[in-house]
Amino acid sequence: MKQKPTLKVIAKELDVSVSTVSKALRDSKEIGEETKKKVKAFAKLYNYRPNNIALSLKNKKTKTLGVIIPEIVHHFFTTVISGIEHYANDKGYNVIVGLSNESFKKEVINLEMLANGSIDGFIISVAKETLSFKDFHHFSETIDQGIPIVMFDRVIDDIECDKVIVDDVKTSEKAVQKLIDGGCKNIGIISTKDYVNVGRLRTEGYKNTLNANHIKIQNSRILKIDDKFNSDDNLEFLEEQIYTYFEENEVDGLFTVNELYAITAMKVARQKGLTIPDDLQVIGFTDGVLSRHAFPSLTTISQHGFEMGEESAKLLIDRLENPNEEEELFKTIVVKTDIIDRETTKLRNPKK
Amino acid sequence: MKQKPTLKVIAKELDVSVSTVSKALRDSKEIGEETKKKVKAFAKLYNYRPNNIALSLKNKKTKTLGVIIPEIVHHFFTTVISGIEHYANDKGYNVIVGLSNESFKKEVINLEMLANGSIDGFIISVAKETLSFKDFHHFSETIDQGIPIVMFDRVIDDIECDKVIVDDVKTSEKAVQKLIDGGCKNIGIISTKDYVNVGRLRTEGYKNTLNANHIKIQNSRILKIDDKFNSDDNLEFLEEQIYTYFEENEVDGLFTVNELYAITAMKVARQKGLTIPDDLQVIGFTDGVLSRHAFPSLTTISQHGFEMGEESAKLLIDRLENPNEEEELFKTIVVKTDIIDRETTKLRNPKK
DNA sequence: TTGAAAGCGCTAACAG
DNA sequence: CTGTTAGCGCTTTCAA
Repeated sequence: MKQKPTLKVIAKELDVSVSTVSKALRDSKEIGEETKKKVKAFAKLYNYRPNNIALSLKNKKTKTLGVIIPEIVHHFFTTVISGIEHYANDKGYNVIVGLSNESFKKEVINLEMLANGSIDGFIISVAKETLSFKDFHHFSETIDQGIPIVMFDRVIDDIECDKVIVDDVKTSEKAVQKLIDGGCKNIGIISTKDYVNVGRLRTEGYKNTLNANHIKIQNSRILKIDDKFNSDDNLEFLEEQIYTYFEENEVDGLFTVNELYAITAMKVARQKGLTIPDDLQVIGFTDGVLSRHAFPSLTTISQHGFEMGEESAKLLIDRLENPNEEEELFKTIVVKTDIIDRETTKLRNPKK
Repeated sequence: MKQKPTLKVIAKELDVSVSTVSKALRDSKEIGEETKKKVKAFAKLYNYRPNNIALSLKNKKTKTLGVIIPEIVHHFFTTVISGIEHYANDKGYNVIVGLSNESFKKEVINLEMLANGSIDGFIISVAKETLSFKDFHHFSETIDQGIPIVMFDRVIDDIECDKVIVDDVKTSEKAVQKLIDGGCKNIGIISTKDYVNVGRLRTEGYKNTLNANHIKIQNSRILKIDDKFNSDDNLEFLEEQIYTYFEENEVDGLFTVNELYAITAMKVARQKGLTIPDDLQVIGFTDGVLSRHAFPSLTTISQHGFEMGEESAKLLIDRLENPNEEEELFKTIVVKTDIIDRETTKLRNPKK
């Protein structure tokens, strides 16, 4: 077992001082060519690499970002992580991932664990439980300690920090309008409880569009799914709620707040004998693997998670590397969305 | 902005020495009750938390694990990460994630970036490119430096380290046998090129079972998908290869090495007018979201990724915390698999 | 051109 | 019971 060499051993080996070695390796002009060459050769031979931890301690920065997300077995979040990694690695940063599992407590623990010097800044999408508790002290305290936070997707209006979002309202308006234009008369929405900001905003877009088209809003057509926190058997629970919804509503167009709700609704609808898209057209927010491979394939809204990740990392790293500049001027970046047209909105016999 | 307090400032504030503070906080019996109380109160008030980096430097361990995987937008890998996080957090470890994107070079860079003190050990699933190059020097060098590695799923026989795998051969045998028992006469397999060990082993299982059942192996029925590395438009390329396969083969049972191949094959088969499962039964290795929500839902083999993650983390942490014990006795843990019965193997009119 | 010394934040052996 | 000192690996004045 070959121990990693340190400056100290190189110095001793070459019979020079530690600081000489350090300077030689950083090509300081204080050091003579001869010595430089000698030191560098030796370092290469023994494959010297400076110890990151020592550097971190010295420089008071770790060159690593902490990413805290609710879940990782989730297409959207993984694309975001990819984007973060991509940008961060490019800039020489590492990323530590922490999972909150939608739990407030785990979110706090993760934050505290990493805020003790392990990372330079956070990229966070807030846990549902935190949103419902409305307890955000851990975020403000972290920021207060001088550790910057970037929030994406599930953000908190009251916390002053950089944010990366999509225009949930406008995007939903586009989607619902598309259903109307496709000939749907009775359009429903499957959303989340209102404390999840994206759910609330998407529902708002839905209502706006109905209003704009002079269609009366029927509250029974707005289903707000009640998620259990930290529970794995949400799926059946979800199906039940949607089943009941279809019992009580006759819709020919459905907008959902994520692809899972859409896919599940399609399954339930099929059980009830509806044909998609002829009897029921569907659009889901958030493009993932499910949508592309579903049958029929699902029309969705792409949030461009990879880009959101890149933008988040960029915001954070910019702030870390230019601490004085633009202080207190927090940015909110709105990433554009696209409707990805697939089969669930492709009528074989267009009504118009 | 409240700066994080250090031992030093607490010491100065309370007019005692740094080591007194340090000891008081760790409840050393060397320190008088009075002082302890005073120090602790002060520390709580100012929300003192020891600096992780300083501790890491001192202790020569970081309490963080480096996980390097080919891809993160991938159900199996994310379940594994969940499992790793779960076990690691429980033991007070953090997790840094690095992505190789199936690229040899990125894998090496990631390894080197983290091996300079940032992490205590690695959990790795090897990139396809690395497997095809057969260049494993980065792994052996890392191990040589005293940094333990645990490999999972895509492991390398020649590297001596702890491993977590499933019994690919036996499991595939079970799956193919199930197809035979279900009445399939012409069974094909869609696998990967042989340098991907799991692909090779699963193909081996396929062949074994045909042999055991005295069915002649037809090479044309063995499709070995040619993945492009680092390419996002693999999907079309995949469809093409499968399309050609179906042109040249008439199969009524199909075993695939992952769920994407299965789903894609189902799509192509449908285009060719085949009904599933009546004309074609399908089983895919690796259970993910796609399988559950596909139509018809796909019978798969669950590798229990979460468990694999937990086991990997356990192996690694055990080795880190008991460095002398059981030295050089590397373990290979075989995680059990299950066939998850769904619709693609459920004949409406069983042939037998 | 090189080296000694201090310091990043913390712990621990040793002295007082 | 408390403080001094040294050291983890590195950089960076400042002095030689």
